[in-house]
Amino acid sequence: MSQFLIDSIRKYVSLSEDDITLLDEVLTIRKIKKKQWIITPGEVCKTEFFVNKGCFRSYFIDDNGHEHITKFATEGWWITDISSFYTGKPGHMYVEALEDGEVIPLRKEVLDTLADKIPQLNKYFKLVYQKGLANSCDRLLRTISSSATEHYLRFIEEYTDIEKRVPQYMIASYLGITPEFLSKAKMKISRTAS
Amino acid sequence: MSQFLIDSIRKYVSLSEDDITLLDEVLTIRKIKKKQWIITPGEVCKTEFFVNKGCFRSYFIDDNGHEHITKFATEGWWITDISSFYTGKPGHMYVEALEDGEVIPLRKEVLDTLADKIPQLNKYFKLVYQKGLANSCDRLLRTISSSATEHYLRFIEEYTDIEKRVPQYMIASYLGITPEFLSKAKMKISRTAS
DNA sequence: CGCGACGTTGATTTGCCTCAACGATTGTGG
DNA sequence: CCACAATCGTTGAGGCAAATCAACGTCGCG
Repeated sequence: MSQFLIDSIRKYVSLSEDDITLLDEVLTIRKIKKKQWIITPGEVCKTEFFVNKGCFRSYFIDDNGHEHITKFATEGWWITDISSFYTGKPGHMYVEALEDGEVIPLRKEVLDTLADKIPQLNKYFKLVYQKGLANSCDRLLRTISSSATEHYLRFIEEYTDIEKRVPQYMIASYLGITPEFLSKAKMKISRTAS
Repeated sequence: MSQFLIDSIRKYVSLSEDDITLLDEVLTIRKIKKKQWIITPGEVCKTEFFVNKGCFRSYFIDDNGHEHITKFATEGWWITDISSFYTGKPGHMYVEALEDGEVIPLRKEVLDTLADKIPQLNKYFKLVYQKGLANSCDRLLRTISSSATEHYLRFIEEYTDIEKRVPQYMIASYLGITPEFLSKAKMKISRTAS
């Protein structure tokens, strides 16, 4: 059933056959249509979602009504409103499917009881969060220290797949710049490159 | 010995007396002088540091020679170059003491062998990283969506203690603005407040 | 075919930076 | 205990990166 997720866990920690049976009992795949939300603001977010197929984005809307994309997630990534998930307070984020896709939801309570039986899961999620934190720090570092153009060049280098899957104005939003400015920046880049 | 750290762990997970003995055998307190570095760039960072006393900052120097502070850590926080720690590649960060203080270093290999004996430690660090990630996402969100002035107001609201312990130009650096601009922003705030 | 979603281009504005000079405070050696 | 140098914050003039606003081109799709 959830073979892709199991393989993904096994890249980090070892699982026995019994562990896998336990996991398979609990995990289910949910199909999601393009433009459908799996997380919306205002409620406490109690679920982690594993992306089994498709491409998702998390974003929020600020006081001026502007959208800001904070993350893209494709096959093999976990996505949630981590801030709400951690604090237990109502969240501010939307998570939306950019294509028809599939997720494997994992509720907090389920994860907790599961982790009592399979301690390796704690190690796995420790590593998942560690990786997420490392990524987030790197991104903050780039946002603060480099110009929009440099930031964009780094992005397409690192996330070639995503750059091809999502419209340009969403990349602009992720980078924290306007679509108009990104367009102009790309023009300059292609001019200086030739 | 490392009572403060043990208490800090116990806030999240339960530990037996044996666990504590095991921990106490391994943990040592290291005194650090003001302005001393505990992490410097160029080397692979293999240690997490628990702040037992004092105040630390992590920062890096960009291609133009400008310093950027990425984090402050006071009593009870963990600090490291998480990116280097996770990837195993040489790091870019400095971590420096802002006052005379004490840290408890925890090397990666030590943590790994320790976690085999005390599985609860994986759960503890899972939560530490989860919290770190939630903070990092919140910060990114603010950096992207609000003006420097708003960002500053949020900062002093949330980190009252730090605001009093570190010079203003370091707060400016943390916020990603120049000391001059922060000074002007504060002037405007105090004018409009009265 | 016509409409909506997306990208481009140009004119204007603005938030923040840079550079430079000037107080205020602290601490340290003579 | 004073003098002098650091260290830190403030203030002002001028500049630039990126935002805003507005108009237009183009493609894919119902």
